[in-house]
Amino acid sequence: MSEPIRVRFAPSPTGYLHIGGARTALFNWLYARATGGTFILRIEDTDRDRSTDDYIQAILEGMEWLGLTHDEGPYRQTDRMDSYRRHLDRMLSEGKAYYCYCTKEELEEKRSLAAASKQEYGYDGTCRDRKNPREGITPVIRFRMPPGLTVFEDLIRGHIRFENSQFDDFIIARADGTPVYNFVVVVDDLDMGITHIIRGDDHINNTPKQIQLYRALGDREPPKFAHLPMILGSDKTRLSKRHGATSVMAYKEMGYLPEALNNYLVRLGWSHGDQEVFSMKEMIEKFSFENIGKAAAVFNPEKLLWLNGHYIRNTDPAKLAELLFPFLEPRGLTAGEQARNPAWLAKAVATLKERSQTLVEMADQMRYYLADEIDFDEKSASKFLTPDSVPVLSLLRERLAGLENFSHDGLESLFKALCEEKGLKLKNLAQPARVALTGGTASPGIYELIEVMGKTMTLNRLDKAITRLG
RNA sequence: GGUCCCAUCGUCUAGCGGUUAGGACGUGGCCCUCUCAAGGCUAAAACACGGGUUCGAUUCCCGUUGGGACCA
Repeated sequence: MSEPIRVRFAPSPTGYLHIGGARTALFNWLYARATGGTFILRIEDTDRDRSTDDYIQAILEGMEWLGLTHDEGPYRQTDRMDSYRRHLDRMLSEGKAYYCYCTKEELEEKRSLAAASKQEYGYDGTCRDRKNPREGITPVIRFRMPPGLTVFEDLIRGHIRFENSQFDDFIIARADGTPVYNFVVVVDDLDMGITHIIRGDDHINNTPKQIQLYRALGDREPPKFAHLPMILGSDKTRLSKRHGATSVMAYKEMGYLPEALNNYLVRLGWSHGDQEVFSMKEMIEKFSFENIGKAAAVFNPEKLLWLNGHYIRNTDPAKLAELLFPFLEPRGLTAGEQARNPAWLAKAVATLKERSQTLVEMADQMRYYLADEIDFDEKSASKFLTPDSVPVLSLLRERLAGLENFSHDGLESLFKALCEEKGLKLKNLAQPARVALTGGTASPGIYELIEVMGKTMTLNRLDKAITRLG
């Protein structure tokens, strides 16, 4: 076959790992895993003012949480200045780049002149063939843009062509010697042997410049490009904080599972027939560029929430219990013995996972299993904890006190028998009991609820409710 | 402003010349039911517009409109 595939994810550490970055990372990762290729992480930290080590840490953390493991790196651009310098020197000596001594003021003047006569402004090539330096000016380095057309075959969009004349001899290194983004990227991709560049389509317009640089620098063909559609907010503008949480780790904190986020993200732009749910393994197996759409996608939090609920329902209770624990702590629910008993916790989780869309929701519901005191929901209490419910609850309390086997089936027969005896409908017994036990009207089935709660707490709660009614 | 990209239900999408335009989220209704969920069934909901090409266009081509991105 052909050469081994090498892809990269190249975030700049000027912020947390966000939704858009995560999807780009995911697609790169999928392609690497699907082809047995190498997934490289590269930190684009040349913007020293805005880049921080904390953000690098945050990005690493986000990717780890999502399970997007890299095979090489993280490389840092700030460690690679020597290579940039070398390539710059070589281009200079080969005449592919040249020093430009035009001052900011001169350029500015030409620009405003052009603007005044409504002309397009592009660098006019004043220094293109300059032989001698100008005194007292530190030059920038410009790329000698060849004439003609730059054409490439995007793996997602097909043929894309640009007229080179629209790009002037753009600057590749500033007067202070620092290389410019488009140059650095190309050197990196070249040095790292990147074969496929999978990135957001906001980079399409950078591509022709990069291809030209690649040709000037490299002795091999430029990589293949695949430009992913953007992710937009609900108002169809670029996704930002205004649209809600955009940081990947914020989703972790809101009780989302990484599988759910990955699944949601992969379906933003990619599809496989009618299938909505994909395990990571399936994504890898089924991934291909042909099935990636071209149109930008709007981020839809509701669908992500649904998927998260789906994954919670389908995750093993013991595993969920483990994931849930950190959410219990800040709620002050981990003091008792039960919270620290994995078997019990798993049982409780099993009763809750059908009705929780996030771990946060689940943790909130755990309150009635774990808290010493429960608060009564005003409406629920006034509807079901009425004076006429006192005899019913008292009777229930009495019977439960005499029951030894607090199992689902045992409880069911007890409730059924009690209803029959008193001519009660089950709901007239279960609802008051539910409010007494949980404080509200929504909970797991009454038998599972009581089974998990256990005898002591159940009787306690009933007592309190009865006392409360006087 | 220039260049590039894009366009199927509100949203994510299937569709790759002939379909009652399919699925999913969300929304409404019904069923199940001790509550809430989950689940099942069901309803409403889309091919931006105008020209071509073709026996036939959602699908191919060209415009228009609209959106987005990059550069200035």
